[in-house]
Amino acid sequence: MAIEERKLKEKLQRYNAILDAAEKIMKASGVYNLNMDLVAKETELAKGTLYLYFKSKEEILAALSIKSRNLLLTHFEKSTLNIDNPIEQLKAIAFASFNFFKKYPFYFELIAIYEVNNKLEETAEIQKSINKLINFVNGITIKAKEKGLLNIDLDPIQYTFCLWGMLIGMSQLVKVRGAVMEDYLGFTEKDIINTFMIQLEMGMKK
Amino acid sequence: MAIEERKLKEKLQRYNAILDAAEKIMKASGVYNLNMDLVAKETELAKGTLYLYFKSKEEILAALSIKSRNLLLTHFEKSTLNIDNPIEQLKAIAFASFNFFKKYPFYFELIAIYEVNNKLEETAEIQKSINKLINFVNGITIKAKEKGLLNIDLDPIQYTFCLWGMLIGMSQLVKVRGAVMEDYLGFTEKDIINTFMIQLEMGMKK
Amino acid sequence: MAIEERKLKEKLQRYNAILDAAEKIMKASGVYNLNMDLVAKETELAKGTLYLYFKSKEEILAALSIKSRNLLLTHFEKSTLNIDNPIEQLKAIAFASFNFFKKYPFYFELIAIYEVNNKLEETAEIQKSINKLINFVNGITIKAKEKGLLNIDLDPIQYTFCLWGMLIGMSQLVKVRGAVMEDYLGFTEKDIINTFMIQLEMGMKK
Amino acid sequence: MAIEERKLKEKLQRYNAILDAAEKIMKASGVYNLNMDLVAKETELAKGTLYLYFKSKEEILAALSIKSRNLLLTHFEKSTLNIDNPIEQLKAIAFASFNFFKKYPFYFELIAIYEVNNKLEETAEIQKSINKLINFVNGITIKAKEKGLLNIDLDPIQYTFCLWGMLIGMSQLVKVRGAVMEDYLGFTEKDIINTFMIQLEMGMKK
DNA sequence: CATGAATGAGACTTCATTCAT
DNA sequence: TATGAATGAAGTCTCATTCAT
Repeated sequence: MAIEERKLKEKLQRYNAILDAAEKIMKASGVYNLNMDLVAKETELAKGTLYLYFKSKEEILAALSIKSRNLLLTHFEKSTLNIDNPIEQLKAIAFASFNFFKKYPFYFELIAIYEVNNKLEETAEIQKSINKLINFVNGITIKAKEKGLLNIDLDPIQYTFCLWGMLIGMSQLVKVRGAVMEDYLGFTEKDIINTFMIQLEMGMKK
Repeated sequence: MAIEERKLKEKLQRYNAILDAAEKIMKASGVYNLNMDLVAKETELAKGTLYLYFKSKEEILAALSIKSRNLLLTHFEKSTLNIDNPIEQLKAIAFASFNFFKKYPFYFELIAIYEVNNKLEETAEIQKSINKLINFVNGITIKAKEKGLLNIDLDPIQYTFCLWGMLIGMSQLVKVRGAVMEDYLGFTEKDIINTFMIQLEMGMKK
Repeated sequence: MAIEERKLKEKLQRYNAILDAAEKIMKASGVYNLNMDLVAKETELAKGTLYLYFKSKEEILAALSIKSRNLLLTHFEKSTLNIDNPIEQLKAIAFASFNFFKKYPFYFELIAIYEVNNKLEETAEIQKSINKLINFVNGITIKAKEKGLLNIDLDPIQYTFCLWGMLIGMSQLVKVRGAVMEDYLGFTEKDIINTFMIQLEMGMKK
Repeated sequence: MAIEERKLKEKLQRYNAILDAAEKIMKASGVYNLNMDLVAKETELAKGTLYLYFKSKEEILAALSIKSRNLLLTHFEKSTLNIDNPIEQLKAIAFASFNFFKKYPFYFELIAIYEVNNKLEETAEIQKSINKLINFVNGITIKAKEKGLLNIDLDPIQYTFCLWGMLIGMSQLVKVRGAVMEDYLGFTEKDIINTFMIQLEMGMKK
């Protein structure tokens, strides 16, 4: 079955090549400027071939969005690795978010787009990737609760969602209004993130 | 000058008719599906006529977005009217946001779109409407600080922006994930808003 | 009848104001960018009013074109005033053309457009203004012939037309290719005009 | 590779079909009335398909303009083939121009449009086609100079440009004023061309 | 006479998707 | 599987001219 294996491998390579191309294009010209002609040119595949690997343009977006979330998850994991205190872990996650979104604005867009634009259909797979993120964070929140470190009035799963919502919101704020804040209001991205972190810590602690 | 007056009035009516039509269309098929043909059909005006009132499609969006922000501002104002304590006022504003966005999801989208999509140009007028909102909230935050009610580590203007970011983020969360939460996780929008409010209050207080 | 007189005068003033406005606009943004909205704004008249003075946009163009030709005619007249020899007069006319077109590129365009674009209808009045020019030149050509100064094989009226054709062609050449000639070929507008004049003189003399 | 070959051939055929259609349309309704809807209808292709072959409407115009110039060049070449004397060759070229422009008034328009309308961008390829024409003529002018047949005061390259300018101007004249001359002035196109040729010969000879 | 709001036919271009080979 | 030519609906915007007041 070596032949089949090789074929499978080749298929996977193509699949990834398409994703890479789409990513490269979007990084260069923005998420909204992706189009299938560009992907075809970049991959040196025929346009029709793209549709053998992805049912639609939207599916490419979805795949990249999932990839982004998985990447974010690994960042979350790394950031909490050497920390014991769940509260500190949650704070580390918040920091990791901001760093991630600052470092990879493009991945942020791909994650946020599904939190915003309800024109895009959320498939089961996207849901799954979201859930993985939420579950990871929620595991920590639950631990915090169990250890009595979390404000007693906060329900873990609900708080986890709050955290996610706040992080997305704050990241957008920094992204869209960051320049204005620095230019006209005299404080930096770091400052506002710091301010947010203070209120976050105060808000979650017992 | 009765004639001139009447003409002016008629012009304003047309202007509003166009906005109303655009609003109706977007409510029905989403903010991203607005197009000038539809507006023309809905208003029963010629396409060219639309361009006498708005220089571009984007200008229609901008006008509605400003309208939305102004409306939100009046909700903020009303919600704080009979409250003395600035902290309670800030909480009232948070509640007002959620209510507003629940009641007018469409207006929320029109506000949020400029906080998200950096393809849309922000004109001076849009900026102004944003500033009006921010300034209103900031006035209260400052008062809270002056009265020693705000956490001493929080800078008022920075905290105001944080609040705005969190509110937008939480509103999106509720909007996009509300159904999932209710269907699969066993808590309601109200619950999560409540959870958020708890952490908010704890986070901002001294 | 003082009232009627004044009204007539006012009408003429409006008529000229429209032409002036059109001229100003075209000078600023090119012959092809004239549009009635711009003219209305510049004259501070209503768009409908323009149509009381000119049947169409094309008629404005025609009027200005006639004006241009009349102006060119006066330049021809002046240039020949103090010259006796008809041959020298014809040369003076050629020089006057180049100078005029260099000084008023806009008027040149308005004249040339009717020599080129057969989409534009030539009214009787335009014809008349052309004829005035041709006749003026032709008068000189005839004199040259009578005095035995013109090449015997050249028919005056035919030669006059040739002259007109060559002058328009050479002016266009200088206008369109002038920059290229100076930048890449090492000779100036003056040079090529000079070369043309040499061949012109040799070609017409006995 | 027969398949690839055939495909290439078909592509070329489509390309030419589009050009032919554009040509037909322009012949019928004028150069300025070309539009993509008409081309689509005439070729029985979808509008989008046209854009697979030409990036824009202007590119169709450019392609036809180049084609016209190349065709004119072959006429120049043929017309000089059996002539030794460079002066006679230049005269032959002038005649060839008039014949060509009489025979293909449409091609003339496509050439002249770039000599007149500075709204159209001249691409490198258009420049090249112009240069080919100029160079061909200039080669002969130089030869004439070398053989001492050209008026000693005329610089070859400058004279070549003059010739081009005069020919375009005269062709326009004949085209636009031809009818008038025949109807009211009692001489024919041939007559005036003849007159021009006389002055041309006299003007260039030593 | 004057107004200026309204018209609506165009015009160009883009792009996700299909399908015959 | 792979190709890539073809599709055609969709979309934004312009502007000369008209006409009711």
